[in-house]
Amino acid sequence: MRKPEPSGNKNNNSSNNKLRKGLWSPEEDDKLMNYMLNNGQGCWSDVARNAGLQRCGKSCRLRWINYLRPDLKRGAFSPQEEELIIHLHSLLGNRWSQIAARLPGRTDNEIKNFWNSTVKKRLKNLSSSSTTSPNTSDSSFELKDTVEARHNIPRRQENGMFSTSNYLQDSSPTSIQSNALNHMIRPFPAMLDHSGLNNMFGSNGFLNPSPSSCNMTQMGNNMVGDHGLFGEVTAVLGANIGIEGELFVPPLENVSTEEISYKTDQRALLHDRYNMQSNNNMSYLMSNNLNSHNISNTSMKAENGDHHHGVENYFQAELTVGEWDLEDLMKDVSSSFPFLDFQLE
DNA sequence: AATGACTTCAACCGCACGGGC
DNA sequence: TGCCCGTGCGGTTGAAGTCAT
Repeated sequence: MRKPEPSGNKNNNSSNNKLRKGLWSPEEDDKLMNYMLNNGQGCWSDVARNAGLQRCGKSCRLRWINYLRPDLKRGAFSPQEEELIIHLHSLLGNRWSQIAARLPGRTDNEIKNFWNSTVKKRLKNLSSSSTTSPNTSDSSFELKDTVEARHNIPRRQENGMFSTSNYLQDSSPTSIQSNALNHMIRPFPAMLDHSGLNNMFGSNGFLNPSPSSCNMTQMGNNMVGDHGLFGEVTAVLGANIGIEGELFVPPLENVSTEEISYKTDQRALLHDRYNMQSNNNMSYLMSNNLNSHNISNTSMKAENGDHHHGVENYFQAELTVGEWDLEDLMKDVSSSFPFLDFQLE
């Protein structure tokens, strides 16, 4: 958190044009919230100016997206969300915005922080416990009980590759990481026996648990597809992540046709909706209509066509993923992880 | 109670990208 | 074509909170 500017600067518009930095005051929040509710999102620098805020547009955008948005779900991550994050991270890497797009009400910043604090810490604990207890068959080993352990399969990177250093990114690959990975992949001892860690998690492969959709060219020659292990991986992951249909990953959808208004009374509606959802996250995630984003279903209509575009754009931006790699990846995933109900357009 | 270490998370920074001119 | 501007993203920072001693 940044130290707020001295409050004396706050309203001293005429004599001090310096933009404020640091924590937002409740007054600033009110100004931004009121402006956004009444005018919707436009050019952020205009928002900052017109709302009477001595902030840069970027800061306003961040504040709105990460804190003031009415559809934000506050509070701790549910185990289901945690599981989903870990799984998605194993697929997408540090693409926080894309992960966030699949976790309604959560922001990329929130997920990023969660990952960097909670999940990384657990992985570190995991690796340190592994150094003190080299016998991985030790019954005290708790990996099987941790959600991250269930999902830390090698993940594809932007270039379609993965490396061991992705799990603990704060340092170059070390024995710690190797130890952690050793734990993560314990379900596949045969794979290690035959190929070794480096071969399995080499720099030019993506572990695809489905033999049928396995692109051996892409995977490169370090993979061990000929050991019949993909089926085993599928079985293990299937058993741990859940049976088919248990885990639903919200699809990204373009809701550009929706008419949305954020008038105050409707905010309450949104809050109710999201409160309901947070009470039953899993059923929410499993809902076929994760078109809970489809807010038009709540009969919300824009009162002013000029006003709704900003919010609409926001939803559209949040929900739409047009990136070829992600779509390909998700298609790949949907075929490779049949127990995940990916619903891609 | 004091204090130092550790954790959390809001906010900033720099970069990349795309659109408009 | 190149420049400018707005936006979005991911990495990083650092104050506040919490925990351990």
